[in-house]
Amino acid sequence: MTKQEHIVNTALTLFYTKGLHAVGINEILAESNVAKKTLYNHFASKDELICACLAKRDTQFNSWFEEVCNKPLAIEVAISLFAGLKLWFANQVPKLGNFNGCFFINAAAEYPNAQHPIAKQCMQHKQTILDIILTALLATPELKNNKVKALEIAHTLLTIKEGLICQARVMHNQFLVMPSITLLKHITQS
Amino acid sequence: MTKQEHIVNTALTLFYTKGLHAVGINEILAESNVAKKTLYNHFASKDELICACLAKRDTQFNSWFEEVCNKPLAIEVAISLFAGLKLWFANQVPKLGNFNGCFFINAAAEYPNAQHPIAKQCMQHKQTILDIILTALLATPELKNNKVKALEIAHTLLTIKEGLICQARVMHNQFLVMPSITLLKHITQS
DNA sequence: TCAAAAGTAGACCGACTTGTCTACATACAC
DNA sequence: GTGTATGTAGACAAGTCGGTCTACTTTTGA
Repeated sequence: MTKQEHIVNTALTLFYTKGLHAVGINEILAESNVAKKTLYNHFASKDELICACLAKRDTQFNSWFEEVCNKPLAIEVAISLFAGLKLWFANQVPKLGNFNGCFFINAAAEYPNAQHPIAKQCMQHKQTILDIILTALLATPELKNNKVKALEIAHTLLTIKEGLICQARVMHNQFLVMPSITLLKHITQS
Repeated sequence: MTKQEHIVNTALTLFYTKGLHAVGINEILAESNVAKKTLYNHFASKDELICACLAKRDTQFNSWFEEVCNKPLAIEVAISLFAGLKLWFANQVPKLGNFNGCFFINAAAEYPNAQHPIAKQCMQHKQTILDIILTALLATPELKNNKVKALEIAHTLLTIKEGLICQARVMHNQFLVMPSITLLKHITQS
């Protein structure tokens, strides 16, 4: 693992756990046992390091999410999606780390300006997540010829996913009610 | 308006617009034209001021939300809820200010520790919101004798509400797709 | 009328912030 | 072997942070 990767890994864990503004450069240096000069050799600023962390998380999360969504039938995509989320909330997906909400929603909350590179990267991530769901749905026999319907279903699933993540985060996993199979069947039926 | 109310109003606007860590005491003082001593006469610390802002937002938001949910039929509760959200997102609800996501979700993102007073207040708000939806549903003739079903519907509506708010916030109101009437009918039917 | 309460202005404190820079050590390619 | 790149350690700059405090002014109520 290169120094650069090591720094990003450490920073990502700290940022995701404690928040962007709450973690200072010095804390990242102490945790990663790296000299300040080294960090600033690889990243021009804290913002740039944050962007690298967002990019890393994007790759990490999407890879897991694609696996979860890769099911042959639309209803199975939906069921697998929420089963996957439930595992994530319960810290049973090692590659995603300890659940602390959506890193991108959290980051966007700290950077409200839509023009900021961090905010843009958060938008991009959400767009990608929608695409992953949509692609999975379009690969099913029942939806491959109905792009409009598939997009509508993808949006609904995405909205529920985001809602559950927020609730799990704010309520610290208490009182979380997952959508019923009945509801998912209705959503995914053509 | 007392000095205390004036400080809370100014601070709430700044905190909601820019984030909790991003706004310093000095910015609040400059914006409100109040002396530092006066602020610290009314609030022991920044955290205490933040808590006062959360409390104010809670009152403000709940009053609007109760109005929105106060409909005679379950399907109307659902339709009114999402129509209300759409207005909020479009900055057409003056008493809620310019839309910048859910203040409590944003705040919780900056204070990950569940034991922190700020995090607790965010949890409490979400609990209250669920109660408001549930109460509205239980007041309808079709659900007043079915608490279990009403609670399930309330949870589903709440999840979708949270999801939409997050999407609207992160995507800055682009590509937002509201749930269809068909879906809402299915969710609210007994 | 006059004292107490509540306000203003802003200097000041110590700790912390991001980021730069110097001085030195290590590792590796030619 | 030697030069270049990359690393370490950490002092330092310049500014911000939350919070305290003094000195003075205004408001208010008995």
